[in-house]
Amino acid sequence: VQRVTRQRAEILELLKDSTQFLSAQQIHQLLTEQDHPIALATVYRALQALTGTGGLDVRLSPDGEHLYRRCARSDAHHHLLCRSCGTAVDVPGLPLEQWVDHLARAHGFTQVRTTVELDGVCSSCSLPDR
Amino acid sequence: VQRVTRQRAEILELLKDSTQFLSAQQIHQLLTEQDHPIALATVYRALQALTGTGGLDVRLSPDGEHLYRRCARSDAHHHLLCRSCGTAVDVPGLPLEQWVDHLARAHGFTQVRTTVELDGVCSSCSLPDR
DNA sequence: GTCGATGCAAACAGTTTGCAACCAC
DNA sequence: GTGGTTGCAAACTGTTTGCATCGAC
Repeated sequence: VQRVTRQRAEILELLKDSTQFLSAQQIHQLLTEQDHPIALATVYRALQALTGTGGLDVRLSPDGEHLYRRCARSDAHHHLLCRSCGTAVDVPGLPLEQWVDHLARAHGFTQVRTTVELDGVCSSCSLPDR
Repeated sequence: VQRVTRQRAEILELLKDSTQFLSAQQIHQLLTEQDHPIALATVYRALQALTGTGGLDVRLSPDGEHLYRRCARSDAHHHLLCRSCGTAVDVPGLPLEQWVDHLARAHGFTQVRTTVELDGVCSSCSLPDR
């Protein structure tokens, strides 16, 4: 039975307002700066707990850091994210699934899971900056 | 100008014979066991250098470890790998690319890169073991 | 009051780096 | 001989854990 503590509420609150994926360390730093003191270990433990039960998505940064984002959607979907500003857009993965099914069958694989990482430059970031 | 040293040759040799992705630490351990002494730091440095220039693929394990595999193919393709034995199968990604293009355009993204992770259970691993 | 959650510090795992010795070209 | 490469040890980063204290229910 999980408890709702000040710290967990603040983590969720912070993640709710973000379109980006954040690392445990970033979350810790942001909360601390906003006068919401929390121990780094608590952030790690909370993220772990919340990833299991409640709507948190995890992904890995290119150098192996775990990044978290609030994402309640439970159906198959993926993210398209901007290399420049980090904004993440949810995209449905339907045609993808057909392709995966086909592949899996062709190679005799079962219980196939799909993880797609799409990153590019979003329209606002690709504008000439002035 | 990169040099061909005993250590680098042995790393490539080891990777050539593997269908699986291996971590730096695994490579170090395997080489050491086979009486091919090498420093762990050298493995890391070599993998970094070889990923840049020559045919090495990198991917991240679920807990953020870097895994390497020899993979000369330079055209767009992805891997379908077995959760049980770790065997990786190369698969072409053509229909995928169309879907990605479509998405990118719809959301105003440019220069989109695609990373797909497909994992399941391969036919030999899904047989009842006896 | 109970049991999960927190804080702190110490411990870990994976990876990187400074530097002198080394060796491929 | 020159400059990239190695080995070793020390440093770093991200993450986990033990334990006493705290607080949500």
